[in-house]
Amino acid sequence: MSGYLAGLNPEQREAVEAVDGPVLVLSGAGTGKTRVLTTRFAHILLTGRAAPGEMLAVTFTNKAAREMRERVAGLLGRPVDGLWLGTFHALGARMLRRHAEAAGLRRDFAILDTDDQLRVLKPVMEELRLDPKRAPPPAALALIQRWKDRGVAPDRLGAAEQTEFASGRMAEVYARYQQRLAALNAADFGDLLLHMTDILRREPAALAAWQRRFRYLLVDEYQDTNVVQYLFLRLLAQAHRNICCVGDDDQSIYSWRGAEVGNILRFEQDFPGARVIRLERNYRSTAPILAAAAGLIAHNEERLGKTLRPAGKEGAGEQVLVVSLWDSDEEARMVGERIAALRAEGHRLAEIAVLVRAGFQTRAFEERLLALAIPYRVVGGLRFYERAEIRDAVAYLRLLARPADDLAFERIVNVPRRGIGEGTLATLRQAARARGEPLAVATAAAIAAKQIPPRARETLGHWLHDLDRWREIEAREGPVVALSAVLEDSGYLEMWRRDPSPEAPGRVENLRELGRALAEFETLAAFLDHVSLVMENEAENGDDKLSLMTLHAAKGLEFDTVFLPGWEEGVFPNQRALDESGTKGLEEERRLAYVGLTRARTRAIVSFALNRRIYGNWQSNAPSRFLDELPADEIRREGSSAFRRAAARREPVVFLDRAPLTALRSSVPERVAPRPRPAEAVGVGARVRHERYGLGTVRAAEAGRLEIEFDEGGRKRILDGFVTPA
DNA sequence: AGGTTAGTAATTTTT
DNA sequence: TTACTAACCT
Repeated sequence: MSGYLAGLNPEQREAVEAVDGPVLVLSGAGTGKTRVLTTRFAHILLTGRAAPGEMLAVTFTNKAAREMRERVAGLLGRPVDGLWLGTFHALGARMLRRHAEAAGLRRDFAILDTDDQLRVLKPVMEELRLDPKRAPPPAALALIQRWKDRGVAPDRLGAAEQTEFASGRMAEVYARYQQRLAALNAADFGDLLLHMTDILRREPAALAAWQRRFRYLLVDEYQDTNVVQYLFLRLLAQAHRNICCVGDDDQSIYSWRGAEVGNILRFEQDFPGARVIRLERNYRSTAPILAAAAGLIAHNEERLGKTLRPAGKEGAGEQVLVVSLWDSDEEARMVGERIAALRAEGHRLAEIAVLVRAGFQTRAFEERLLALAIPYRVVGGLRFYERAEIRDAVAYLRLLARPADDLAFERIVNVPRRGIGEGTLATLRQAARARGEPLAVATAAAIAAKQIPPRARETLGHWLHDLDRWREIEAREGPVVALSAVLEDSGYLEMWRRDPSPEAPGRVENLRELGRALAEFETLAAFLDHVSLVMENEAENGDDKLSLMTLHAAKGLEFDTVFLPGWEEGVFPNQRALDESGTKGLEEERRLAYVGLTRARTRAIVSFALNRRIYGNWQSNAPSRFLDELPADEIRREGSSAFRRAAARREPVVFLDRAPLTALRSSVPERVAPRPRPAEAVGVGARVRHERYGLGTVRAAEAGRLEIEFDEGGRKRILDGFVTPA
């Protein structure tokens, strides 16, 4: 048999060779999922079942797509051309460009990021006279995105979708937002698949053509698919049914982004006769870590069921360490010291990670690491293309490529400062709207007609002239030369060079990096798509640095040593997740804990602090219930001396014996009471208590936001997680 | 137009 | 605590 199948275990091999018909591969953490995926891909090509262009392979991240592409090329011994391999969004965009007219767009439609989306949505909501305080545009955008995730276009908004939010006018907001997007020849991320799925549903010819093309479908991280993605896949698969989905229901942690665990749970019903293959041999972690993770996740009800087993020698490895700390400062110190000790023993920092529930928790660790001179990197902050300077530069390029791109125009018309204020801009918008022309055209007209102040007339006149000149440069000498001309002549680069802030030099460097990235592309249009859909974070340099990141950001990664701090009720599981989503929320939090533990190869150090400083004030928390769910045999407990002293004053030393850690709950004065309260319980008229404002009556409630009239006077808008029933 | 200050709210974020 | 905004002054 072919060499590429040789190193696979029986289940992996089964997953590779089960080529025809629907297949669900349940692959636990560290069970060789990527290997199976890529080998299967290569297997289909090598056995001549399909040509490269006849397979559709979908991932969620560009990183995963790139890895798959490289490894398939490795297996085949040559780079493969013509693959339809990429993220849902990139593939959706690629397909949609061929059907743009059917979606009411032109082929060169722009793909919008969040900034642009808000730039479109805000005026829509203003026009409808919606109070941005009561109905914040970002919240409205989130609602629209959830609809899009579920495949609900404005014309499919049923009565069931009614929401109190924005005085019940969200349907109108959504419809107008979509109209504006069409008018701007733009699609947001959600549209890429929404439009494409709509087209596949509406146009049998298009559907048949795509079905004929894609003979085999391969889907990564299936547990994270949302409804549109599911519909998209099902439409494409329904003719030949050669669909293979790989995923792990225990690692579904993105429900708040529209992911439906239900998709993977329902697979066998959706695709009758499906084969389900479980990959349970774990090649990553030691036996105690796996046993701890397995014991924890076993507390979830909603799962297909699967138990990780160590692939190698049984029983080897250290227990998971659970450390009790008195407060969050002490926790940061403990983590810092242990990292320093590991480093002194010769462990590489790049093999150590600190994984937290929420971004704000990283700060305490950063301070300690700085003090200890331990190099670290916070993973998952702003992505490269989200940086202001990159967005600005890209907006210039967009305006060169598409003179009618009003969103780009608005972003940079006054960057660097050209003395164009809200007043002038309002005049221009109005002129553009009245004439039905793009802002750039309307601006030229407004200058000629002297509708704007002399000063603005002059600078804008020059600017428009410059834009034309840059376009000529682009046509003559290519995008790279044009970009440097733009950045120099517009004064944009000079603006950052003169900026005294410490991050300014980095921004200049980022712009240089943008130039290097641009050089890789033939056309500006190709580059612009790349920027919106594919552009990566700064190249991860090979420096030996500790990683600091959220649990979400850690999915898919692995480290020798993993620190898991902040296992406290309210923090992890996160209170808001519990309040908003009840048991489902708790189960997702538990999956997050499972993801965290399974990142560790040889060492996992879980910790909790009884007192934590959050937003400047101290709060006492009970140890996380997840601690009690770790099988006692697989963990070893330790307490700091400060903890021991403090705990001893209240109760016998709890942490040394096997009493549940949560026994501490009764021993700690709980300033913040646990809130096992379903969100619906707080309705209009309910009496509630707020930590700061005291008692009050709920006057309005929508989407988890309450408007409360407090007895002490004043109406305030409060998130429902911040009040308790009175 | 643009900078300054006071008030307010506070997960997770693959594209 | 910080970060963001909206109102307010120059």
